[in-house]
Amino acid sequence: MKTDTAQKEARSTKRKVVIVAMSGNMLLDFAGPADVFHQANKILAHKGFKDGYSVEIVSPIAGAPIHHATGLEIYCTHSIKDVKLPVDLLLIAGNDMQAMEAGRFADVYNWLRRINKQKVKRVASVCVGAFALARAGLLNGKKATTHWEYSEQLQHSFPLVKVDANAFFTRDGYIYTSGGVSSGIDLALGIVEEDFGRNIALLVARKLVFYLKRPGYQVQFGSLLPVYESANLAERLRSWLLEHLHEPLDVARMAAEVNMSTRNFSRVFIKQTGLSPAKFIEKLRVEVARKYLEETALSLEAIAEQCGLGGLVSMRRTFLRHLMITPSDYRQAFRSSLKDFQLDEYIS
DNA sequence: CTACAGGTCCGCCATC
DNA sequence: TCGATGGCGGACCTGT
Repeated sequence: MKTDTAQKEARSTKRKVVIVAMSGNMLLDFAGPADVFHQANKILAHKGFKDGYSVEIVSPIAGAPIHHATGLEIYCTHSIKDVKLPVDLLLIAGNDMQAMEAGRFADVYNWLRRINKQKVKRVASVCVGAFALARAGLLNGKKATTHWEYSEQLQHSFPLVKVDANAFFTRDGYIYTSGGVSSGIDLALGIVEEDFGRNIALLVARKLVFYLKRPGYQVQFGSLLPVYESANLAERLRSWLLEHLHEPLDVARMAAEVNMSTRNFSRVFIKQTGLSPAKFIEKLRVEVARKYLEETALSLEAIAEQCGLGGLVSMRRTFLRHLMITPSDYRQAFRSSLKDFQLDEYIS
């Protein structure tokens, strides 16, 4: 009796993740995020966390298998009808746009439409799953990401308000949408980061071997984000900032760019983003430098120069302050995880 | 580690 | 009267 209660309590601390696997064209669509949460559980347990995720993959139709072109048939033990609320994260993994356009998932749309929104903390989609959310009316007024070409015809049947095709994933309020299949992993890592912090998310990313977590919402505005929902000034300045990142960017210059006084620019900017202009620029510089470190072989000095992070010493200090890791260690981490991948997955 | 210079942030008050 | 905006000055922060 006692142990039962204890077990129940242990269970109740888990964050319930329900993944709707709408089709099996790409297993990664639902398997990717599921693996992220499972790996997160292992790491969290190892680190002494008592909570984590309970993950349930459900099918749209009870008893119907999900087919994969390689001949794999996947049977989910539960379907959407069995989902018990509340749910911490409801993730719609869709990848068969033809079937969606042919109206094959009406049951899912209806179910989504009727679901008690008060009892779902976060709703997410991978790939064209965003269109399921749109069809169910969950994206009204929201910004969304999907890699699918958003034709006029689609706009009629799947009313998304604003598609951001440049981001791996986008968050707008409690709605999270991601681009192509692998972005589902980015999204899941973003959720883990949101729940348990960046370090845990990075550990999960490394556990998934070579996959180093990419900055989420907006490719280069990276993790500047809870922030991002109403950041109009930051939006307006986005491309200008990225073009001039290697130059001195003081408040007066940014204010002049949008024809505002420095005082007012600063005040409005903080109100919209939660960050002062200087702090925002610094974070942006770090995000862009991270990308260079991950994706190029440029010298640290050249990266520091390009990103306006002063010199090597200055960049090192800034990295330590933001990421608690030096630029060279950061690059090393990326390289060594590639090495681990080859050793673990191929040689053994 | 310290001193210094320059930049940033923010409260306060005036103006629109 | 109220909210948005702008100027000023001082405390604080950061890089050299």
